[in-house]
Amino acid sequence: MDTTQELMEAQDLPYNVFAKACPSRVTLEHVTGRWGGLTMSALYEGSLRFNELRRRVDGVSEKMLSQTLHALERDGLVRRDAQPTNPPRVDYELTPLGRGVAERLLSLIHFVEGRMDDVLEARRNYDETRGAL
Amino acid sequence: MDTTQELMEAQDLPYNVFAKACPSRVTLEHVTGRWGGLTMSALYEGSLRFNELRRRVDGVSEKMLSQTLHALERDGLVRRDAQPTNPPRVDYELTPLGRGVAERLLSLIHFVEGRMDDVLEARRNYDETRGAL
DNA sequence: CGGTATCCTATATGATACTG
DNA sequence: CAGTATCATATAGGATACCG
Repeated sequence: MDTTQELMEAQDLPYNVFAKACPSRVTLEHVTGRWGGLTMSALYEGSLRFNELRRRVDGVSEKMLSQTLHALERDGLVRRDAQPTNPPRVDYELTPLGRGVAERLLSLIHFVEGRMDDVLEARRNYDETRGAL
Repeated sequence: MDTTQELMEAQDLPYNVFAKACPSRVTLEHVTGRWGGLTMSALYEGSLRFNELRRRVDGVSEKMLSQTLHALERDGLVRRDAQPTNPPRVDYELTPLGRGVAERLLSLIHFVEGRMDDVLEARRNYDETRGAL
């Protein structure tokens, strides 16, 4: 984990996700979108074929997985390796850049998974308090 | 940043975001949604009032900010502090749990902002290659 | 100021069928 | 297997008006 200092410091970079028109916002949406984050996380452990990925990311449709992979590939986060065999074999793997993103996504995901009991308790508390009003 | 070992290890927790029905997926969507991540990141530096937040998160509508804050409050990630003054003053701040999430979100955001030049180059390369076909 | 309610539209997503 | 194409729908999101 980065230090608080690193997290707080303005970076003086040309990109600022808080600005509506900043291209970083689009990429952030690709990696944090409904399927983007899960897809990249699934690929963290190694390359996977299209249908392996589909089974791993429970609930994703062919269409959405295809769309998600295209966006990630275009952003240079995922590499597509198609073998011209029959039947075809296509492997997807993270690029070095993609691994950097995936590490941070996994850190977030594991943190959330590990705190779900607290989250669910907060929800019960919230609903209860509201329902009583 | 966590170690690779921590990132890869199965956690043997009851929550697994890869499972379609896991409640962790909903919370992950709250914190990685279009406005959830930016909202929590904005609050990392300190509490903000509703309209301060709205200006900080460029492009968010009143409706979506309100909706986002309710979801985050319900999950126990944000605390709402309303003073019964006139005019009203409402401050939003991260809970300790929310800070844990925000730190990891900021790590991801800063990483993406810092690599946007690589991403944009990858896109140009991708579009060029495809356009030539 | 800090919202909520309503209406309307855009986009995301899903289901199904089809192809190399 | 690894997708694409098409159609239908759900949901996200925005604009506006209004309220305590």
